[in-house]
Amino acid sequence: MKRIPPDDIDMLQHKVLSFYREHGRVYPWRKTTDRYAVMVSEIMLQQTQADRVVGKYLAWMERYPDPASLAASSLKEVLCLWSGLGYNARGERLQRAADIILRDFDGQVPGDPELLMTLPGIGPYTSRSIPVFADNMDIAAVDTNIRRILIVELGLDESTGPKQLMDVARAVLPAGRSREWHNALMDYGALVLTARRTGIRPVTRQSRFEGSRRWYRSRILRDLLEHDGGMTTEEISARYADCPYDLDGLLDELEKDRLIEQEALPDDGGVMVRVRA
DNA sequence: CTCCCGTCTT
DNA sequence: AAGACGGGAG
Repeated sequence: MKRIPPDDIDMLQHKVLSFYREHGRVYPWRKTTDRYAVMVSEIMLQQTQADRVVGKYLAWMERYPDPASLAASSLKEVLCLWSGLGYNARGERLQRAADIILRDFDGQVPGDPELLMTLPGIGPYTSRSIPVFADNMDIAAVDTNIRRILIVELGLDESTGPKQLMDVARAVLPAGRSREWHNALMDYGALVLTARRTGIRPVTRQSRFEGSRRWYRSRILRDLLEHDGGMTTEEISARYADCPYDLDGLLDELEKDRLIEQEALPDDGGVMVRVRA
């Protein structure tokens, strides 16, 4: 791995932490050390601008203050509260995670990244960011912001892989200040070294939304959330006659994502589609 | 148009 | 390794 000169580390730490003291953003999830609350915020923040999460997060924590209340809820209500955040499967996975936490972890969100990784919706980044922000654990978590900062400030190649980035991130982490450091990096990346300003492209990108598959998916799901009894595939087909994609295949995908269920009606009455019970 | 405190599936 | 996945702000 590439060696980082100690002076460069000092410089970076000072620059980022100074900026944070001066211009750091204030968010509700930064005021708590409750692991469940941090988990909720981290899942919501995946691929989602922080400012757009605030209201949803507050409403969510009001309705689901702990894993037990979340696990006991209907999926429909979960998705209604999630609506507007995007990537609806995240909401379903979060509820499924709450279920597992209740069953296997005595209702307490685990603090070990290895255990967190086993929960649905929690991957390499989030499994580390939760202990970082909730427990101030001295480990590195690399998201798109932090990746960009390391590349720009330390002169790394843009093709640097996730493993090497982790090594570098660990090398520049100020011991004992993990939470502050990661918050500072987030803000420095979001407010100073933006993607636009640096020209560093994120690892993952997405295609145009309007008229896309996921655009129709989201509209269908929203319709189903409004129709308590569900809708038949007939009704859906009629409503989305303009959809260029195969609606049945689209519904199958929604079902695979555990968001909806399809039931064949008796006497060849078609297929009823509804939000999964 | 790009991108956002990524994860899951194939 | 590549593609799918929401929705809105900049």
